[in-house]
Amino acid sequence: MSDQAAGFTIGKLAAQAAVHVETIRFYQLKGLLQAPKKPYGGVRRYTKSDVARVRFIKSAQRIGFSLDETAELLKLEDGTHCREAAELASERLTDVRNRLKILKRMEQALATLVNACHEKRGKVSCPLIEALHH
Amino acid sequence: MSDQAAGFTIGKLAAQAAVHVETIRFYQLKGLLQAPKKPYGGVRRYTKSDVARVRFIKSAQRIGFSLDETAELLKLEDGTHCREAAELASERLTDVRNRLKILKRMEQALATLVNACHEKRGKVSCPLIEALHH
DNA sequence: CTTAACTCCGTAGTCCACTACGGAAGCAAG
DNA sequence: CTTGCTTCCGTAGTGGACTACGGAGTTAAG
Repeated sequence: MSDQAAGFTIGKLAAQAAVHVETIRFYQLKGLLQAPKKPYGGVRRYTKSDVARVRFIKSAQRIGFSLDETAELLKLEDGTHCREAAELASERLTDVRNRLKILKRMEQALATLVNACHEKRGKVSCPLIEALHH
Repeated sequence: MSDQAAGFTIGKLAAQAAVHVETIRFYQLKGLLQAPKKPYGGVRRYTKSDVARVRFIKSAQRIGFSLDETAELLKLEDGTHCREAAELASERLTDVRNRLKILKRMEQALATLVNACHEKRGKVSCPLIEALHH
């Protein structure tokens, strides 16, 4: 009661991580987040590391990992033994590198097109639209 | 019957565009594609420009546009709205670049971990979450 | 102490981009 | 003409990731 201000309620946690309360509960349901135990007739309290975890999930999700894949990533965070961690990590690494490749291609394509659109002088039709027509 | 070979049936259209028949119908339902009118007691016929349109949709999707966004893009299909099209594309580009940033940090963190595991043994934990605190 | 806001928990609904299903009608090859 | 693939059309289901809802208990502010 003294050295550790009560912590976040689920609502505060959600706000800190910029998600909705339901999302937190959904992650708990899916096993991506541990629900702290509830004091008898009280309310659960969360910590800053829960905030970090939820933010991480959101980041992973934004870059295209499914929640299941994100769960795999989180296993690494939850202190595994070296051998299994290395295995898991290099699987994830391969995965990440594949995604990087795809994303880089998308970036290239988009950048080229946006550029062409700005460069175009007196051209009749839009290079972006042209390109999508192949 | 003379100057224009009958055109594609829905199945041929789908094959030409490398999608399933149901996808064509789904696009029609969503208003991304017009269904040609059906002759009395006959079957719809599609043209090469329908093929082009479906391919356009697929291309747009591959570089990160949702169907809704693609619908927007299709409104600019005549190529005379280059500025708008370029704007839509640069929104996608920004998005893709943000994802790249996160993914690169993740790659770093994972590579570091894999490396660390080859050197020592025992418990390792991955600073993955930390890595994303950018 | 009251009251508004928040928590808890479970079930149900939503959105996206399809995918599956089923029965009737059409068409093409042998 | 028959057989069998296609088309047509609508409704329903899928999977992933939420989002909404409702009723009861809890907590914080005035």
